Amino acid sequence: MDKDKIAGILVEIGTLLELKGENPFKTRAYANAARTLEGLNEPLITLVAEKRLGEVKGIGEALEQKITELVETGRLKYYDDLKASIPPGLIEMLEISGLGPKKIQALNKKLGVDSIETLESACLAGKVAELDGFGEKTQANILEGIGRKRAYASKHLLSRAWRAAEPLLENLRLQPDVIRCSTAGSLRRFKEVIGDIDLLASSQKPGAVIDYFVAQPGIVKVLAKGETKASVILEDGIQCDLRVVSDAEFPFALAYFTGSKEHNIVMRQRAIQRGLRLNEYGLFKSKEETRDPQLLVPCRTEEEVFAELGLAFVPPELREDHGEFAAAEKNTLPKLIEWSDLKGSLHNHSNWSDGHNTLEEIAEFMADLGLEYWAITDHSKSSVQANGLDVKRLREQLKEIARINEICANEGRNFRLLTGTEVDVLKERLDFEDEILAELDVVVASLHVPSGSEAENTKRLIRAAENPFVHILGHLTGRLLLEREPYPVNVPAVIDACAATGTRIELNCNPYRLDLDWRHWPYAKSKGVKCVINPDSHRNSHAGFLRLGAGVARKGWLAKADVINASPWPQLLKELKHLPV
DNA sequence: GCCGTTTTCGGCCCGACTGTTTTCAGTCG
Repeated sequence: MDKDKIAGILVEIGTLLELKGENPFKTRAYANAARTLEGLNEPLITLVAEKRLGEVKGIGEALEQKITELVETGRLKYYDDLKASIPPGLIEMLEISGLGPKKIQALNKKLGVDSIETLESACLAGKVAELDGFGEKTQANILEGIGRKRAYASKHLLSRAWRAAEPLLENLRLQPDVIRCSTAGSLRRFKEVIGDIDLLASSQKPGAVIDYFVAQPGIVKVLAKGETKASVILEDGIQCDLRVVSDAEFPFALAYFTGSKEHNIVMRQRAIQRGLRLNEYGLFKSKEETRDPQLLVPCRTEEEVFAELGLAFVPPELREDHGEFAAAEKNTLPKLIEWSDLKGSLHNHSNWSDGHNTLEEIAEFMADLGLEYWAITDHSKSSVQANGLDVKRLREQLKEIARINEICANEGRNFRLLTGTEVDVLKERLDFEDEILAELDVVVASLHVPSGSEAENTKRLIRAAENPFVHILGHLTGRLLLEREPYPVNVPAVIDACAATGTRIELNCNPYRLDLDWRHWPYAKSKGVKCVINPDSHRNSHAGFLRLGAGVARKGWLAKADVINASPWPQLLKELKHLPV
């Protein structure tokens, strides 16, 4: 069994134990171990074979034994028994806001509730309100929570969350009592999928800011509203939380609410090691809980908070406890790419295949954006559903692009369309012969019809990478966030192959893809594999995805030098032709 | 379940809000 599946089982064990009311530190140990597995730098199978798993921090005797059993037999008796002891419907009930392990247990024990459906019936019959510790309000909230869960997915695309958050943030800036404000949480960290929107503001009149916030347009329900905190549901079902603190507290609160949880735990531990105490209100010269301003280590910015803990500033995107502490201690964090560094895109479609805009419209729009190049990589002929081009149509398109480029040149614009294709990686070969690929500026090879087997998909992608005319592997895992799982592929093996051949890997920044996943980029970078941030544009407005892509590239620790479409045209041309840059 | 320069037990990050209670447990982030 591979490590991702094992990590998934460990997470599930943690959840099941939580439902059983186990010690929270024990349940967290399973979640921690799962994360540790995902971040391992050497194959799990090697660690197991050499009996070195126990040397990994966070994996002790019990977890080593359980993981070993999973690796060697593909099963775990402990897990099977645990799973059998808990009705599967209870796990789903955890997703209803307001319900945690304790309440679910009580509902299960006293009312025999074992699914969302039986829970709903019990609420409608008024039985839940009669239980100790429950009441009318709780019962009504549970019913509402069930309704919300049915109406909306609990997770949202990063792009949607930004779209919802930006107007709220803009309006907060206009409120006269607001001194500073920012996004926080997974949104600020650029997680590909987020649960809710976190906003933070500083003010001397928090109550006024909270009142202003809950009256914003687009809010359909106020879930909670206190002196310093409010939670609301926005029109498209996203929950949004605002916290208001004093301006002196703002940098501490911003660090705290940006997280991640794992990052914060390490931050607090570093504070404790220094005899300090860190919370959202400050860094205090105290070992006890306090908010005494006399004991505060004053910091005006997040930079200063990190400095007090012996760290260089860690950009929000890197705050996942994925190695940022070691690098920030040694001051070796990379200078991350900015979206304004991007000079163009190397994977896009036009109305010659399944895109919306004509070549002229694309050239005009992208040139006006100030970009230097935009590759037209329409689908190849096997993608019939996308009106893929055969060789004859592709050659016609090359002529048309040459004509448009001539016009651009005559107008003195520093812009050109690049010729190209998104060639299908078929079972035994690519969808075009090398002869035509050799004529194109940019060749993106993408797997659109994967097989079910990891070995087969991996082999096909490695063969594509080994083709000397393929510049880029497109959307490597084929995932569609919240819709479709990635197809099985051995990503490290494909990265190794690209390192050997000099093939670049795409960071497809369509909001549904963000593929290759940010978690793989540090490894790719360590192997010298270059990234291309491509919107896979199907209409001109998709150029805006580049901003999202740069954020995710930052999350993958990438610098400007790691991304080839941050190069100006003359340098990119050399790069594509494998000339010395 | 993990861990150890307070080392084999007793910690493990911390606070706001809600609802039900009348001082606090549960949930959430």
